[in-house]
Amino acid sequence: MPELPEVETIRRELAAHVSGRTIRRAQVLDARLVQGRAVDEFEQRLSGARVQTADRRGKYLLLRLDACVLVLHLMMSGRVHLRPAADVQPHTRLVLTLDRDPAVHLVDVRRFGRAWAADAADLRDILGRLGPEPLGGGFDWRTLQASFRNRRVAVKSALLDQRAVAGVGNIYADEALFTARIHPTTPAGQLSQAQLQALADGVTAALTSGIANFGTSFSTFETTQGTAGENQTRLHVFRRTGQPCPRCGAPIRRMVVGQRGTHFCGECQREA
DNA sequence: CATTGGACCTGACCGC
DNA sequence: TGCGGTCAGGTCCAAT
Repeated sequence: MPELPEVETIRRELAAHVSGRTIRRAQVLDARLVQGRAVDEFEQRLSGARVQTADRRGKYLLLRLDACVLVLHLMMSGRVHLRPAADVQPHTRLVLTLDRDPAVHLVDVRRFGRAWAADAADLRDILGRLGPEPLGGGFDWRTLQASFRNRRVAVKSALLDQRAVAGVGNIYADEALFTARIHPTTPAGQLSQAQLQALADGVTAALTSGIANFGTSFSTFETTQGTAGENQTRLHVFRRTGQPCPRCGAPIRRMVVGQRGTHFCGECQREA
């Protein structure tokens, strides 16, 4: 599920509901979730801590506590739910019981999600290699140019590299390339300045739309309230194989790039 | 260094 | 109904 717009949607809901609350108890229900320290130490670090704010860096969710930062990465299937502490549903991996309901539940079917109770040094290790925040002002065609220089990989793969720009995943990479009219397998280092500018704009536009529509959900809910996002109705190409391109009407095609399903318009996005 | 392929997990869905 | 294969919004690591 979660790329930058989905994580940002969750962050906003968490900020509204848990800022200023105290974590009475942290229960890890799947030891594989916890990174960097023992499970009991992780739980102890969180228990009793007050939540200051909810932040985000790329696809990482950051709950800033008094003495450390709870870092969550939801990977493919992780979700954050706000519901009563006693209402623990299947596949729940972490429950943060606060000083009043609702509690924070991390639910993750595939168990790829990760969590850290991070100090400042841990935070540098975890976040240190991320590229610029795409909506944070430090991102433009020049940062893409610097990252893509001399790279022969498909631009789709280069966009998914979090060192280039933080937070873009499979949905928004396809959408950004469509908006920029760039074929997904174009070697990253071969893009013209005009193409890099269009791509930077496409990334920004796709992510901004995703946030405005509360994220993209397929078949299953993802906001903390259990409601679906709305962005899936606004997508131009992603998972629209065979349906008409909104720009020219040609059928959207699907191919595999870097082992990821990739959707594009063969007419609007010509091979170089 | 850059790039590729596999691994990590579970569940849904499709065709036979 | 059961079985096998494919697919899924991400990242890391080993091999080349």
